[in-house]
Amino acid sequence: MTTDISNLLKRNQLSVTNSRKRILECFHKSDGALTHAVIEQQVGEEFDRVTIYRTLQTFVEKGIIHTIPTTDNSVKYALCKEACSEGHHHDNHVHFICDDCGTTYCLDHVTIPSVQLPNGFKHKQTDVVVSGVCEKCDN
Amino acid sequence: MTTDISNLLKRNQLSVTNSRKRILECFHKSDGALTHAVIEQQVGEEFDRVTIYRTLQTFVEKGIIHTIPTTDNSVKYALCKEACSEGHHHDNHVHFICDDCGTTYCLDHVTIPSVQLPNGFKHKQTDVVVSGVCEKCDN
DNA sequence: ATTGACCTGCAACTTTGTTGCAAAAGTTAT
DNA sequence: ATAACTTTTGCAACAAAGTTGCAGGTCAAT
Repeated sequence: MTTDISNLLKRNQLSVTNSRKRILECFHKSDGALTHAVIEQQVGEEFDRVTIYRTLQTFVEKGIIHTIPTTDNSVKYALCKEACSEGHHHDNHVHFICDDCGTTYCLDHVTIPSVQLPNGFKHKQTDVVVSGVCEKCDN
Repeated sequence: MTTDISNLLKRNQLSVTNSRKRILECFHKSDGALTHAVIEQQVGEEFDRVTIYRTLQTFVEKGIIHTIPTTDNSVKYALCKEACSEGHHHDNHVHFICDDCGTTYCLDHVTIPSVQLPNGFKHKQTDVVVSGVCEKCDN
């Protein structure tokens, strides 16, 4: 478990530090995506606000986590799959945000549909964010 | 033209004020979506920062404009189509952001594809944001 | 024109994110 | 294990983004 996390860091040429291990743990424990604020709340006493910002930035650059576009424009982060390499994200999955509990899921097995663009527009990436009610809140 | 704008405001039970008219003009003049910062830049000397924030909020509530999710999580706003009523947005169109010039387009004629959600997940809304190169920047 | 409701600007504040630098930790080679 | 080197952290200070309360001004309806 702890070695998994250490290996992930080493694989990305990052030194293994307490804050990085701790923040990665948060992601592994959580079902879904996390905001800076939530992480700060969970590890807040241990580490400085600035450290969390910088750690998240580093993780995004290295392809360990990715950001998720949201309609309310808060910044959410989630773990990338193995395939993501430095500087090249290809998290081609649909994101789902529950209107009830606010959890953001990465739906890895739902494929991104292709959209037909007007003439002259060249496609590079498609982000799909679905909102609704998740399995846990559905009664 | 000016009467169009006034009517739009009246139809939404909003009093017709200079700042509201001016901000709506900005949207009509522009091809695409606008950020708070861009609007402030265009009308900045005339109106207070706070007024712009509150005007945009009001417009979103009334269904005159809508927010657009972006991968860099900056807040962008664009005009809604006639169909949007108070508190109920249904801007079911694809958004396109040009990586080159940064312009955000509402592609009204591109239909939102339907996605197959896992069991237990209930769909309410789908947001699709495509990035790439737009017709103007494509050489 | 007067009244009442609504809108605006100002000031102060909170929240969010960034930068520079010195101290502390991690890493590598001996 | 230790020394030397590199990287990361915490602090402080700052910058940017967004919010709130209130007094004064504007708008709409009579």
